[in-house]
Amino acid sequence: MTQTHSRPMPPASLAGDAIDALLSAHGLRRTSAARRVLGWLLAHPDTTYTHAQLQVALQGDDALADGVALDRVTLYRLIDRLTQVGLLLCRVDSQRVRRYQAMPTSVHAIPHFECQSCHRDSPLAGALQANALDLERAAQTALEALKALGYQGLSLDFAVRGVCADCATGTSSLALDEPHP
Amino acid sequence: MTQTHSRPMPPASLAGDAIDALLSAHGLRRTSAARRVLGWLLAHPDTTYTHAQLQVALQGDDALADGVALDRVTLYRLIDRLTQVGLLLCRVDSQRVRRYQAMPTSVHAIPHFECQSCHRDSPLAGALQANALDLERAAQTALEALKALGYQGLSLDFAVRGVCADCATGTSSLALDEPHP
DNA sequence: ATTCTAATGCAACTTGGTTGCATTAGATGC
DNA sequence: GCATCTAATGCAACCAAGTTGCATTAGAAT
Repeated sequence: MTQTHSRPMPPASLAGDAIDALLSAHGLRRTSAARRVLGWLLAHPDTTYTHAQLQVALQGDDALADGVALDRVTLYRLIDRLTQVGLLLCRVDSQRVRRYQAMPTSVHAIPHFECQSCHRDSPLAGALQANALDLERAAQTALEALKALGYQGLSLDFAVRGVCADCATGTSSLALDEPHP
Repeated sequence: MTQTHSRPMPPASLAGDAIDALLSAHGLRRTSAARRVLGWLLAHPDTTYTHAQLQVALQGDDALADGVALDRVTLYRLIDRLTQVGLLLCRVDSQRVRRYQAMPTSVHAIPHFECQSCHRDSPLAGALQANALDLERAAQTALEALKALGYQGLSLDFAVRGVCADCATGTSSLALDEPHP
């Protein structure tokens, strides 16, 4: 099976061989678990997964697996390895759980806002988005400098924190009854 | 006691009255716990505290307290309230624990690098620092826009993630023996 | 084919944070 | 100033995310 699917299945991205190559190029063994995880994340480059999410995602992904879920701890350790080696990107979300994704090839900061009251994490929209391009341009130089110093797999993150308008109107001197979940 | 101390004690920052004012202006009761916490954080504006750190810090701060530590859960809830109301700034560090500080009056992004291998979190130095100023300038506009929309207590965070030079040299195809803590 | 060690799986554990509930102490109205 | 009303506190039990130790399995190197 290669592309016969119709549902949410991005263009399989990389053949098994390519994945194997990546793994051993980074000094990791090509175990079925590693292939499954890296394969999945490379095939879904625009989604970030928590441990739990990744585990259920892989469980359903019977293409490679025999349907068996991989052990929780194994997944933790595998992801750790992949991240340490620069194949995955990890960020801690405002709910303080780690979110992983395949290390993006193009560095691309998606500026976002984290509300300290309702804990929602929303991308900065419209005009701000445009502004973000300036930001990114400015950052590009910094990144080049870091790369020159030997840093690897760099990725930008630009966050604004505070209290969102919704929460703010409900809070100042008024009671904070509905911290919309 | 006001300034007779000589040790690490920043210029007491705000009188008790001011703290009380802040509290009730934000719809919170002026309890001794709230005074202690907010007072401490306002007096140490450049330090971020974890829950645990704050708890021990307050324990030693007998100026206001009768020497008794406040309850763990109470502290959690108090800090939550202060944060929701915009008096505190919270960020989740790369070790995924929450760090709190008094909401800074001037918005000031300190760009930092988080290594995915050794989990060190270091400020971007030298030339990069300069570059960061550009970033901040660019961001300023975005912030104004947000403020206009009713957002409150805004703060910037600019992070670069990846694998630091130290870790990178030890990793690629070589074993990753010393993930220096 | 043998060997050597990275990777796996399971169980027990730790940490940072949360929930429920009874009690205390600020605020508010009289 | 006293009653009242509810925000805030404290305690105990709980929970989820992540970790450690250890015996076992399966890639890689010879």
